[in-house]
Amino acid sequence: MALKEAPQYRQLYEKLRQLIEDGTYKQGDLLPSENELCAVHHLTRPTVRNALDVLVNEGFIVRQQGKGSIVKGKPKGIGILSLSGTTSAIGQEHLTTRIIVKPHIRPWEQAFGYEISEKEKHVGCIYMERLRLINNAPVFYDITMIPNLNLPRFSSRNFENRSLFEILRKHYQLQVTGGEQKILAIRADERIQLHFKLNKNHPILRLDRKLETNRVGFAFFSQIYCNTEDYSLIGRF
Amino acid sequence: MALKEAPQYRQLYEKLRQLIEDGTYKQGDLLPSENELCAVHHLTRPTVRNALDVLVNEGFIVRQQGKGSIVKGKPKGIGILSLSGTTSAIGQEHLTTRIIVKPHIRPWEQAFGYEISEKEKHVGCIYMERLRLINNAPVFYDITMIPNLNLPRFSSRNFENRSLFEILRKHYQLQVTGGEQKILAIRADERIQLHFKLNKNHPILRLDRKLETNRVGFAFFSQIYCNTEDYSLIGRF
DNA sequence: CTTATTGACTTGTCTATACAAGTGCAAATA
DNA sequence: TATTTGCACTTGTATAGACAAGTCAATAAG
Repeated sequence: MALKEAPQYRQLYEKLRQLIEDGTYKQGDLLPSENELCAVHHLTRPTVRNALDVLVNEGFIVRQQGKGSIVKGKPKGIGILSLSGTTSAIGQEHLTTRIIVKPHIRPWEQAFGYEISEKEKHVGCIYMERLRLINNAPVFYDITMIPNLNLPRFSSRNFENRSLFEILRKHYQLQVTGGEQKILAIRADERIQLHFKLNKNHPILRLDRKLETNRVGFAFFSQIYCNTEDYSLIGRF
Repeated sequence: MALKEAPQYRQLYEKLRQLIEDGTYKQGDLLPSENELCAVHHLTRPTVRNALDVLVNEGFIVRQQGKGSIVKGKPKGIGILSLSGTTSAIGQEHLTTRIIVKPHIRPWEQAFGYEISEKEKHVGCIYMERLRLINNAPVFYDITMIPNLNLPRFSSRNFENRSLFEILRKHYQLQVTGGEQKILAIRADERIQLHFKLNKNHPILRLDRKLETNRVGFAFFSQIYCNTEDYSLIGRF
């Protein structure tokens, strides 16, 4: 399974995104104009625009006709709603992960309200539960269920410090391309109270997500409980 | 201020979206191929692809190389997270709106955590509160704050049955192009308890939104309280 | 009958080009 | 001096065409 080089617009997108996250381009700055980017990277404008389109969709920049591409400020909260996992969304430095239930294979019980195919049901799922802490305070509790399809040695990998998304990308060439989610406010049940050290009936935000990948028909599922008392979720639309 | 015709890719997008929402194209159906759409609408493929890109971004279709553009099923919950207002998100038939605080001009107090410019602060804001009911059950309570900039006769318009977004579009050529939102779970306070007829401390979902428009620098703000007991919010990313 | 191959059709990526339309500043004008 | 005009620069829209790569079914080969 050879690693194919990413398309050029994707490469440019990654570079620009990196420069924004670095702080090389700060809030309010203008990116180089499309024509400049063309010249520097030896691409044509449609290709450059394709890269910028992605940045717009993900909320990194806004474009203004006649002016340029303006870098938006980083949202202050947690960008978990947009894409990627929590690790890339809040910066790895403050985040620690505690495995509560180690990855293991079990039959499907449910997929948080999403439908799963017969084939998925047949092979079972890789199940894990993790607690995520920001500055040592528990903020997320997530349950992940991944169809056990062509993922050799998955259960034995180390998820402590590495992001699930990174492992999927590097070892299995799997990239999350999008997804769907339901969001509700619920009362903390006993298990959540315990993990979050909260009083009974504390309001908790729950996300039921289906995450789609670049492998056709391959999606996985997660349910995330969030304590939004100190950190609120942020998303763009 | 002449109304300019929408660009062609936008027109095609509207047509296709309409056909999907009509049910002409159902879940799992393939849209006509890009080349067919080119021929029928007398456009070139980049233009057609531009229209399809928007449909993909909004979650109406997925594209599969070698196969075609596949219509996705309508999410069952409430598509309030993506774009547009609640009216278009859940269908007007079941939704009724009750004005709690009629639109009036008042000074800014805050903008739900978002920053506002000096000019916006100077002109004041149009403020309103509305309760929204689905099948006669209160589900949303929203507070809207709009900068009082070039919106003649706005306060005297009728918001009972028409969507705010529709009024902004038709009378002021204002279109919401995107935005940012924070999401938290909170306890219902007294006012919300009253409107939603809930017990004390019932968990409630709150959205603090900044909505950006096609008029450069013009954004408005809303805070939405949701009872997610019977309806959960749905979003794509 | 089963398996491999071909080929038509699909979307994905990319080049090259053209003109429209908004922005902002400098130069010309009143 | 104050205002308008013009120009250079930006992004927005659109055309035309090329090749890569995935899908699927009909066809050929075993």
